[in-house]
Amino acid sequence: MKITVSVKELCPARTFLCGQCFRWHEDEQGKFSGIVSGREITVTQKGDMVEIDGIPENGGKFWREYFDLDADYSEYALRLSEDETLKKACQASWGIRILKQEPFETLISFIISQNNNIPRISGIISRFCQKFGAKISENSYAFPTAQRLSGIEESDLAELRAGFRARYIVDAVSKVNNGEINFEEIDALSLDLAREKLKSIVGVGDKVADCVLLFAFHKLDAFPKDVWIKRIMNEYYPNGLPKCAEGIEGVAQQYLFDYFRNVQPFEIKV
DNA sequence: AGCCAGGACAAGT
DNA sequence: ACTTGTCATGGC
Repeated sequence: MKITVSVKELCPARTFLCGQCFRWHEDEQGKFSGIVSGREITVTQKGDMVEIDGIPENGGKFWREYFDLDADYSEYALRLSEDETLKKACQASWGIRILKQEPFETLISFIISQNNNIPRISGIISRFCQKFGAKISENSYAFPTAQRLSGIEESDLAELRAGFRARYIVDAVSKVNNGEINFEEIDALSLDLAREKLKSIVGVGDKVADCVLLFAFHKLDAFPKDVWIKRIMNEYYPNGLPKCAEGIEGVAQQYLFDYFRNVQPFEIKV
């Protein structure tokens, strides 16, 4: 089954290449394919429309939620446009959507992301899935479940070349498996309590926790502060985000991140 | 060769 | 509460 939306609503490049996910890849024809919940999905731009394919029959609801298709981003943009810099970012970076990804995958992925660059993050995750994930098809593996990983040790992760992050992965897996980390419970917590809970995992600090809260639990008031956002904040918002961003700091963050990193990187004085 | 990459953490002020 | 060195790996 297919879902078709306008490219203004869902820009594949902006959505998949803005650093919120690491398992979507673009081929030579500009077709994106990703593996989500053990299923291969393709997203293809055709003119000014975008076609999402690979969705199971009657599975529309889950996928509309994954792609956040029922949210009105023009409403977000309108609110944020009260601020001049955010207005520029929104106008330039239309078509971004915040995906609602699986918590465990997001947690492990952003643990791997720390002090790392996007190509290498993708490589480590790819090797991780290949080694531990269920095989879906030729060269295609699901992200492994925590249960599947139970009992792994640091030495099992050596070939991933994840470096010092290997022991963080081991700790995250064990805390998920023994119930110290319970995703349903975290989902129900307030932003601050959920963040503290996630930070009980070794190697998870504010930034990684906020990424998980934004990209997996869709808590739009989470505001991950990476090196780029810190530069932007110092330059434009030394006293914090403007009031119009209240409650949707995470959306503002994505627009700013994409705008300053991919559209207008030179407006930042490093 | 040295610096940086969507950081975390401990140790030192 | 803020600053600094360290952590493992790879690309430039």
